Amino acid sequence: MVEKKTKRTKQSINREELESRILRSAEVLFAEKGYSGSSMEAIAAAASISKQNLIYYFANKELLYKRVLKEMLDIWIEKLSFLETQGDTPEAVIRRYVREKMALSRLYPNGSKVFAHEIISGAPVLKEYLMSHLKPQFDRDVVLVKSWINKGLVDDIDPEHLFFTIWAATQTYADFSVQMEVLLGKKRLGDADFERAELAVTDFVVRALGAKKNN
Amino acid sequence: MVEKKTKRTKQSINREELESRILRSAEVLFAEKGYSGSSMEAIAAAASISKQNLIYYFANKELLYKRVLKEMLDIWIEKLSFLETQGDTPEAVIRRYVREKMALSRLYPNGSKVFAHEIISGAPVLKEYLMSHLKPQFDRDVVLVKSWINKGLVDDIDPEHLFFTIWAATQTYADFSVQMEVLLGKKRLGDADFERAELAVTDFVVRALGAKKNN
DNA sequence: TAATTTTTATACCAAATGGTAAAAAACTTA
DNA sequence: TAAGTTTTTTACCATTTGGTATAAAAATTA
Repeated sequence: MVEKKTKRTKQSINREELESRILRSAEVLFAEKGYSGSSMEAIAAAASISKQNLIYYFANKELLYKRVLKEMLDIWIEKLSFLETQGDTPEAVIRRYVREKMALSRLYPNGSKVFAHEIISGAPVLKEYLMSHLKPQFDRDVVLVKSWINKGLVDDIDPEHLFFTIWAATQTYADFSVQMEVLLGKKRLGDADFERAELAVTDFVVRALGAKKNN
Repeated sequence: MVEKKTKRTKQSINREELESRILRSAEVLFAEKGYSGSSMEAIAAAASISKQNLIYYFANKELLYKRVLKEMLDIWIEKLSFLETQGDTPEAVIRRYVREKMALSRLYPNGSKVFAHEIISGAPVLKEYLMSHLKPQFDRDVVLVKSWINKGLVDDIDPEHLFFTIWAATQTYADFSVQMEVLLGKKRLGDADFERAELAVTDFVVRALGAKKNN
């Protein structure tokens, strides 16, 4: 029981492959039906395996749910901690921030929806994680915006609520996509819609900031 | 079987009272646990009646769910069809619109959450309603904003995405309140928070519009 | 007061669900 | 190829859940 190094055998490759297939299937179902509305059997069927085999990979539903959430959050934490990019103008930083956040809505609509369901439900699973991981980053980012204000680089806006607005305005393109499809009279939001959305939201935010063009 | 007019007897009064107590209880549970996560027994318990008695008032769960949704939407449709208030400056109209929408988040957080769950889940119940009721109003409001743009009253922004942003930025104070509580380090969002939020969001939008002060 | 209607409680049930137990099958490695 | 390990399948089960059937109790009306 020493050299148990995880060799990339045929099995372990399949395992990884199957695991992520399960996670993606679960993500879709949790997004559409919520936690309670997604049965293990349905998730298994979506991944084309038996329920018992699913349980072999993920011992119980809660574990599976937490994995789906954690996967999504890890991506977010990674992608959204770049407000610290020093040296750029506030406008450049904000534009990049909005672009990144919008890309997450486009690339991970299901993960975004699972996250939304979770938060709306009171974040029973994620509350701790938000406190320990998101809040520190949030506080830092707020300080940065405040420093912009103090230096006169942007107008005297409300930093906390600026972030709430940015998050909401970008997140909505994942969560409420169905509503938009109905209102825009489209079957699906396409790349063009997301580009227009990104442009619109970015401009709103930049204009709201009153960011000075000359750094 | 003729004079079956609904007299306001002691019973019918109780009936109304109990019905709305049930609806409020259901709303809370649907908001927190989603449709599948809310059992009829739990809803009954929350309303302090027996499950069988609940079923006497609402024959099945889907009906109850639809009633909760419809209640919320009727309020929205009513409150959010005032972009037509002619004669006011765009800024005044927008400020009032944002204020009203924000008030809905403050006054009906649970209904808002149930609505959000429903939309995120693909609006299986509400899709038709959105098409028949929300889209016409949306189209009218977009036309109004476009007329503002043509008259040079506001900058050349993207009307559709303007509304998406306003809705998202206001709705988020109901749906994602838990996240904000964590980030702001508060147990509960209070009136003061909502006032600050309303101010911030209104200003963002007005500044984004570039609304001319002089009509 | 008697008849009728409305409300509440008791008993019950079929289907679905999360999960266990155990063994067969497939794969890896010595 | 044989032993050991990992993966998959089959069988099963206790609990929960939405809902039915039925009748007792309470209120209203004739």
